[in-house]
Amino acid sequence: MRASRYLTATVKETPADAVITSHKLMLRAGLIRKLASGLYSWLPTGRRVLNKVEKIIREEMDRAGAQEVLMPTIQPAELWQESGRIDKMEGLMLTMKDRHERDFVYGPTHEEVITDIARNELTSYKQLPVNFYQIQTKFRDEFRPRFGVMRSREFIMKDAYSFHVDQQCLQKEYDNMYQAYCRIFDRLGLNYRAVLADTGAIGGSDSHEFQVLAESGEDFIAYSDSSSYAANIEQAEALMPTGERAAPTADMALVDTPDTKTIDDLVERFNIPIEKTIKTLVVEASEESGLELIALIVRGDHELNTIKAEKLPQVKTPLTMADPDHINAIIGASPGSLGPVNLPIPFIVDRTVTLMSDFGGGANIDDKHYFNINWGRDVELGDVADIRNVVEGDPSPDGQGTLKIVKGIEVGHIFQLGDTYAKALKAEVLDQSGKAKTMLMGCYGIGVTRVVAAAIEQHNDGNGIIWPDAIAPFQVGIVPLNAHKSPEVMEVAEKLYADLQAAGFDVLLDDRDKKTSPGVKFADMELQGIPHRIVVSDRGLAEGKLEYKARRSEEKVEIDIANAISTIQSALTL
RNA sequence: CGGAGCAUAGCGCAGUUUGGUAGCGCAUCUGGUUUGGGACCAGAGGGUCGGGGGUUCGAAUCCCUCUGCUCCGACCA
Repeated sequence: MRASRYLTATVKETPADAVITSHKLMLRAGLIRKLASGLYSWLPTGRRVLNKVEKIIREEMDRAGAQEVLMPTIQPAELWQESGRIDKMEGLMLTMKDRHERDFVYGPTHEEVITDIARNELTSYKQLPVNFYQIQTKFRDEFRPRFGVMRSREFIMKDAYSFHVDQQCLQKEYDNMYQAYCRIFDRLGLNYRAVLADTGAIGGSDSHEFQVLAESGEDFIAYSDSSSYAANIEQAEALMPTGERAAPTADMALVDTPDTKTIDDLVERFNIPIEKTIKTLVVEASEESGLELIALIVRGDHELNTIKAEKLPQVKTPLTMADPDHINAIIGASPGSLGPVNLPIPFIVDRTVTLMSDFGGGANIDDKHYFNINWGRDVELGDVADIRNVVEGDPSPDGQGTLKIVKGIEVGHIFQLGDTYAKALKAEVLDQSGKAKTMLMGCYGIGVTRVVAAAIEQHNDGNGIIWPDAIAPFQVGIVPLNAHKSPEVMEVAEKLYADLQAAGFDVLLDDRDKKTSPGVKFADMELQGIPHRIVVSDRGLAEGKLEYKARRSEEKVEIDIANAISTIQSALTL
């Protein structure tokens, strides 16, 4: 590509609404432009990167035996009623009517459609297993789109769905996809971890997320310092603490605590160690529990894990914090003064809390707390459950080592769906004995557009993006200096351009006119992250030399003109 | 959806408090000088001041209303 005929949409100033590095750089390097909240156009440079990411994904999916299909982005709402998922995904889905007033949705995912295909096309166990995938635009009406294409409303996803007669077969394909995903993310040059995950709205049992490690990530990953255990914090189990509860050392005391609404206040004003305090959170109870409200108790320095809490039968899904007025009406005290002693509603305590002694908590009387509360003596322990987020230093759930916590960007997610969708949509095949059998499904997603942002988060410096070779919009950039004065410079640059292309490389030749100073050309090459750069100059040609520089290195290397192609060949890691 | 804020040229902003004929930097175009790190000089083009309504002799500025966007909290690739 010649820069003179290419949209180099680079900008010096960062648009005001970008907050994370990848978003800023994608705008500055001219990859994307915003059309509306959560909607982005991909300019030529961005599209090139996207194409490379898609190519790698296609190659690895094909290699793993999956078959590419393409389903419509618009789906009849009927299908979603049939699967029963319309309520679960409501709000996240963009809905519309056609001229006949029929309801449609813009697909946020495609389990329903693929299952419809499967139930029509698959009739025999002999056709299984199969795995269908597509790379396609999805729309999810996110509550809060942010960080550019990292969390956009419209995005490109590779979604795959596999079908099986039995669990063993599903497990085998799940493992196969796990390996394929590792190959994909390895080739994309990402530093990632596969972690145990919650299945969320997609449903199913086993699930792994592929998380790119980055400070700007929105997920927290807990991993063991001495084993391969790694899980999303939503999922990581906080083990029952070992050891005995210490005996009480003091009588329970009712203390006046005016203006003390938070744990921090309590710790600061009364000089109590935070590990000797508890937080009592009141949430709405599930219908089947027959209760209105239920309290959840965690240690003062711990955080409630909403995913774990939602799984308790007594808790309403989705988890809803109780309204303060409602709390007051039933308990007679406000949030900030709640605790287990004399609590008129049932409560569930976190595992860690069971071992606490002589701790402080609300008295269920406004502006009063009890200090030196002890289980058994002052109040009976309620139900016990794991309802908190793990923290750094917790023992690893696999029994080996302790947990550390890092942030991650979820770029892939694989699920074993089981028969959830196949059952709802009656997707059956005949088994060996001629009996109808509901198929088992797996599903496997990769956020293609998000991968681009995640790659930039991991590969950048003060001058811009540093693309891994495999997904760079151009692998090599040629910068001719003072070409308008020296016909020889342009001649050599043109020949190099032709030769490199003939050798199979993506090359950007910066042949922009003399108004484009060397500084501008260098800055644009670096901002756009072109991984390999060759400078053609009078100065070098006088010695029969070119200059080579890798984007990720400081070092400039003089090379013989004849060695240019071999230099690039040996520098590229694909 | 709750809370906060913003909306003025392609981009980044000033001007709004105290109403008086819309400005700066970057970018763009023309001519010239320059050329190994985002050049310089001279000139030029480009704005329904987010939309609608109101107050006023006069509104970017004051009032009402609508829309869009961003940031902070409950969802996911």
